[in-house]
Amino acid sequence: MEQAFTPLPPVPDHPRLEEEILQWWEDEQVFEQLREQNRGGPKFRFMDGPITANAPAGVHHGLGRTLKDVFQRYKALRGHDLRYQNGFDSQGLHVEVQVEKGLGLNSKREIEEYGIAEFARRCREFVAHFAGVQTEQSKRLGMWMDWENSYFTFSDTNIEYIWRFLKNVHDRGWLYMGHRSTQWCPRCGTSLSKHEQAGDENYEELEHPSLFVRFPLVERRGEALVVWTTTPWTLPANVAAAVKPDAQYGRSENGDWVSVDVFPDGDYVERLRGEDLVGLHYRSPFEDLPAQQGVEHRVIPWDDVALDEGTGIVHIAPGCGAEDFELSRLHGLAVLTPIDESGRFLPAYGEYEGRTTDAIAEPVMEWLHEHELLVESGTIRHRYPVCWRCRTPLVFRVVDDWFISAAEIRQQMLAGNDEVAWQPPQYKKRMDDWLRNMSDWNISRRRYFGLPLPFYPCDCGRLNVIGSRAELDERAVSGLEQLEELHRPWIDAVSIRCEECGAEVRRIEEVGDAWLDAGIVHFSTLGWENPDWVPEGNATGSARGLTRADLPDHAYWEEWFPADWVSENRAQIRLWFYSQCFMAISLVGRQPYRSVLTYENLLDETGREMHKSWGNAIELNEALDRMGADVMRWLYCEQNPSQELRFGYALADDVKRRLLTFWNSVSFFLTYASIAGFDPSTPAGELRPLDRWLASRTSAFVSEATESYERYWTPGVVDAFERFVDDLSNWYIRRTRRRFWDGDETALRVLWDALRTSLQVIAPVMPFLAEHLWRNLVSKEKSVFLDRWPVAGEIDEALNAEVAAVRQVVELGRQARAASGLKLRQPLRRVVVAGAEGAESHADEIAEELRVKEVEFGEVEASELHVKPNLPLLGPKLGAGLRDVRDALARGEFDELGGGRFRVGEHELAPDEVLVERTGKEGWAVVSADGVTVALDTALDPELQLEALVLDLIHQINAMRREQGLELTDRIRITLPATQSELLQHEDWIKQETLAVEIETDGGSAEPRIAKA
RNA sequence: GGGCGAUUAGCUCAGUUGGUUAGAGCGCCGCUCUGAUAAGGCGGAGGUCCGUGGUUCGAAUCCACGAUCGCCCA
Repeated sequence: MEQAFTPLPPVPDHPRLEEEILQWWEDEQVFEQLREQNRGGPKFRFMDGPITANAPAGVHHGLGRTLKDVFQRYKALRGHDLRYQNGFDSQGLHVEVQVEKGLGLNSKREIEEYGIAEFARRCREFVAHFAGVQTEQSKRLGMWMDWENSYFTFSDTNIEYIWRFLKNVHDRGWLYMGHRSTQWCPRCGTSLSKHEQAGDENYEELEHPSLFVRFPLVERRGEALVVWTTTPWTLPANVAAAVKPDAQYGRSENGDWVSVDVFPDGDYVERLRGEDLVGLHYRSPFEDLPAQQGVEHRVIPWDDVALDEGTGIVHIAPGCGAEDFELSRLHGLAVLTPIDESGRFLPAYGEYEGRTTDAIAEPVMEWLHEHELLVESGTIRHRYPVCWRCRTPLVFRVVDDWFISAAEIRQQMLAGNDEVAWQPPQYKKRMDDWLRNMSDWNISRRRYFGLPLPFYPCDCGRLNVIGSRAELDERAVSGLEQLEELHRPWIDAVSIRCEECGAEVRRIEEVGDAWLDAGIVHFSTLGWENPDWVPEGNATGSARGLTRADLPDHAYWEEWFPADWVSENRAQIRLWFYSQCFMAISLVGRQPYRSVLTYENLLDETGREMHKSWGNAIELNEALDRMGADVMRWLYCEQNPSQELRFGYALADDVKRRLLTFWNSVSFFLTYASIAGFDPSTPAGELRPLDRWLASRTSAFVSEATESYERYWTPGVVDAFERFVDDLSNWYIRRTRRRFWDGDETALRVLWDALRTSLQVIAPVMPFLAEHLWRNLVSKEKSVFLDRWPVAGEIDEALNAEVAAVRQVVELGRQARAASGLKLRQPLRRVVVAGAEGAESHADEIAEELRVKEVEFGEVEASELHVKPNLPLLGPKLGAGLRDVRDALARGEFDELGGGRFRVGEHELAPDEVLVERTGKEGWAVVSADGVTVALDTALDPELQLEALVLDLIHQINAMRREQGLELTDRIRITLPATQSELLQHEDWIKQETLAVEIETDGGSAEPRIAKA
């Protein structure tokens, strides 16, 4: 025997036992042992989507990290070989913005004054710090990863692989510089791509001015178009006014033109169609500004002019709006770009120069007012886009940006997605939608600490794209000597020779979209096309000293690509899922993953978003301390991932209560195994039906849980476990209690097997509690995670059905007792059961559960007979005739033919075609459901009444034992009042149930007394 | 405007291929067991399964239309 069993405390202290298990895992190198054990096993290829190392992980990260860990642990238990590489997203805007905040810097100018080199160093330190914090948090949550070998997206290796990708797309002609109207953050000084900016959370309800402005017409003196705008700062860049060609416009007596559809009640002296206004010229309010010189202002047609707001005439400033910019291409309009990177007006805008877009709203209005061009002004609240990182309201700017064309790859990406198994399945369509609608990928950002785009445009027209560090070294003219790593400012100092004309050229200043960094990791971490394995080959550049991750060779990539599984939040569809597919399909024409688990966001327990300012946010560390990792994991796993997940302490208490049932089951076992000196290595004796049932029920649980794990469906695992625990605790253990009191080795053995198996199956979800109980139950030395996944044994369906029938009979019997007011402590003479044939071999159990002397199976003779059609059988057989049969049966219009057969009209119904229930028997309590009838004989006689008194006494004495704090094994003496002497007819029974060695009567007291023997 | 999803008890949610009286947990009320006891069990109240039509012998489930909410896109 490996160990002695010792009882458990009444409730688990989750955080404490988790700390102990973490320590034990570390001391025993359990994770390392597991990896060693599975080395060479079938591979499970998981690719970790990098977590942004810019803050401590939150409880929402806990969800994703838990799901990743659950399935990695499951696959490892099944003997799979895994890589366990964690990833950190470590450069780009989301890092820069936090560092900028921390340094108290407020603009790009201030960053440049601070020094880009020093800024880059601070960014790297910042990432190193939070990568450390997140690592510790993840460990505490129970996540098993190869923490020493995490990948960092800011490594030179990662950057080089992206360079290679960029060169590849350039060679295919997909790379171009575009002039685009793009959403621009004036604070960050950079444009934002659509996939960064998409999402409701990136809009805020803001108040802006609302102006109605006159554009006086040139060809029609004294008349003017009236336009509406909420962005007065765009008026100095106005070049056109758009009307809807087929809409009606009307002129008021004062000469103002507006849409008749928008203002149907207007008093119009003249009406024209929009197309009749097209081509007219007007005087733009700010046409005297230097920037406006030579610009022709005219009316253009536009079908999309809105007629539900504004005036039906739209002011067009192609440099300040996406649609405006498109129209400028269509109609050859001038494009005026009034603001610089930080949103300040350029010199050609006269008095507005140097001022922000907000700051000129007031002067613009004043100017319009003075010149009688302002018809009306007010304010409007509307949803307006804000920067996803710093919440600054965005503006539109026309800028040069770098793009990768999506045209050629779209179909391939759609075809690739077609092969992927999405869980939940509907997200596959979401991905399809995104791919069908995606525009070209805007990859450039005007920032500092990010992927340096390796683009060296030459005046000769040639765009030089560098594809690797080696190529850079080869073509560099100068600056190599100070190139510490592939980041600004060092990379900016390197100039190369143009491959076309030989001129010295410099890199553009832009850095890359962070999703390039994350999308490339299927290549950069697995050594794609790398000839030789490079030890610590991913610990390069900024990542040096933070990881020891190797750069494997190409053979390794062949083995580990593509991923079998990836899992991230639903929002990643337009982000990481997108970028990794784009890059993998570009480079190798293959989908980078075979299956996906995606999940919704996390809310507080009342269904509100968590916000620090609302006071309902929960810190990950606080949750770990207060509820414990297993309880958190349970909360994450029990809920449907396609719905927003609720998280909070009240929900956690509920989980704790449910886990306690399982804890109590183990605790119960340990108590009696300890008393009995049970040795699990002794083979089980002859199994009773209930023992066989538990084995069969356990097998069913293994099979259900395995099926759910295989389809990445944690709610199914949790549900299967909770149903199993209910059966285990509330049927097997309760029904078998007496055998444990007697130290029955077979019962102990059977229960031990079931507990052991269920611990393994649930271990991926709650690793700490499972390990803790496993160490108490199975082995102090060998972890539950080092054991093999249990094979589901035979499932005895017939036996399971029998026990289900028994439980139904018992349930109905209890209802009958409740209905007749006969408590369970009152024994009864007889119960008659009809319609539950499967339960017949379990008559003893039914008798015990219902405390009746005799269980009889057969017809219940009752005054009322209810016959119902068995629909699944009769439906197809009778078709439309079913309705009549059903109604007739309900009215009692049928003849009983004997042998369970009935005649209804011309139909003769076989026994299996009907469900028969009986009620209302005199002197009996009868309850029916689902064709099963249980009739309880409610007649009492002196013998039964005496037995009830004995049971009351036993109950009373056992309560006294507890009150007096006696041990389970203590023997007692009982002194009964003389009035209860008749109970001594059952002296042996009482002794047995109360562990009494002696019972005496004495007239001196009114109540029984006990004393330790 | 297009797409995806949701709508079931006071709350949070299950509900397999259509089938008998639509379930669970929590909460509430009552009862009960007690050698798992800081637990456990049973019963009750509480449902126009979002609405309207349709298919069907039979619809929470399938179809159509509509409503509301969420998400994605335009």
